[in-house]
Amino acid sequence: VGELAQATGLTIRALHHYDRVGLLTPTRNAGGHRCYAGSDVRRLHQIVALRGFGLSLTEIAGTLDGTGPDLHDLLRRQLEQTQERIAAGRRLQARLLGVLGALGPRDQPSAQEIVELIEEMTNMDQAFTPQQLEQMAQQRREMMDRLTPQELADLQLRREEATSGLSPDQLTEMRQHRRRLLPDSWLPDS
Amino acid sequence: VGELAQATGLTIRALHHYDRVGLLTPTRNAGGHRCYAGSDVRRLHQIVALRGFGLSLTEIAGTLDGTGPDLHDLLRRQLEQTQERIAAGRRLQARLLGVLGALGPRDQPSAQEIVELIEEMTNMDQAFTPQQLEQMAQQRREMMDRLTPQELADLQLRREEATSGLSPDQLTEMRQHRRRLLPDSWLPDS
DNA sequence: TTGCTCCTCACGTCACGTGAGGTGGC
DNA sequence: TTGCTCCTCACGTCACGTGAGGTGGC
Repeated sequence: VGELAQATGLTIRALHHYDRVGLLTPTRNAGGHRCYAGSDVRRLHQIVALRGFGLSLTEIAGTLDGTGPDLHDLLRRQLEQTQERIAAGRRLQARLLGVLGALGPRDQPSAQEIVELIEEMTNMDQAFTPQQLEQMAQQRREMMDRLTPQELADLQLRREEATSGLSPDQLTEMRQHRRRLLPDSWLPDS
Repeated sequence: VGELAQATGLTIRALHHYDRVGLLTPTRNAGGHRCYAGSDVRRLHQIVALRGFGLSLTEIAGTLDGTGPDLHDLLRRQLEQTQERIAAGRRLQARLLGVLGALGPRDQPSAQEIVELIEEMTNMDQAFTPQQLEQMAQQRREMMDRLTPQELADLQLRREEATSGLSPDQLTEMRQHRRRLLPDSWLPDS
């Protein structure tokens, strides 16, 4: 019965799905329950293995039935797609570290301000221009000058809260990214 | 009209979709056509920017309308998910390089053989055991000994075909991976 | 009249998740 | 009778893609 097949880490619903799409059709007993024979279990293991390599259910069916395209080609395409996804993920990661890093030193920027920052980053999709950096630095200096000691302590507290959810690796990456994005004059300030 | 909005790189259908889900509802003219005012275009730019940061349409709507959760938190979660996806992609890439690398020296393995290899890799999800390595080496030696010079030339040709679709970087990574996976005795053979 | 863009349904995608409602053997 | 597992519909997910069939202004 399907409960034992669930030992493979799949849900019953997944097995129903494989049955419906014709990927794995076990026999039925008198009560209509699915009975997975040894050959079914072996096929299921192959399905799980191929699925773990990123193949779609259609590709898996074609491979196991010998009707699909060459598995070797399939795997090479998978490799290409995976590398593209990794690259895209890294670009997104860099942009996210960019905003989060730029957000760090400011006090509670409103969503509206963050959206504007993201818009600017998207529009020029480069680092900041010197003029913008100077403007940001100027605003920041003015803000810091106007803060009372109490407000400074609050800001430090909030900054710690903002980074407490991050792993050490994330923090390191964020700092490295900020270092690349911003000139040295910004770094030893805080 | 929507044609100008298509200058943002979106399809007309996407704008229809944003309209239907209430993310961006332009005014209509007498003929029922959508008319995007300046404010609509600005909002659309913000939508595109936030979408580029991995936010869902629901999250974008909540952010722009000020009703959603904190954008700062959203971006941190995005960062975590992105890093997880990158890590998962790298693991998949490593496994793909593993099979493709192991497949290299063999002549046209059938899909069935590749499936078995993938199954083994999945089952133990480690490198090969010494016994398996010895067995594979034995089979390989026997096979090479039985080949005629003509067959050897064919094999070399097929091997070149198999790798011709790969970039230099992919080849380098593949070789490095094979070096880590297999003992030295396998390397200078070919 | 001929093109062109625009419109509205409405189904399809991918691999299932999630109830809703019912059945057979302990 | 009470639980338990099993079953079959059938809709929902996410961001649109893709025809099908019709309309208004040049």
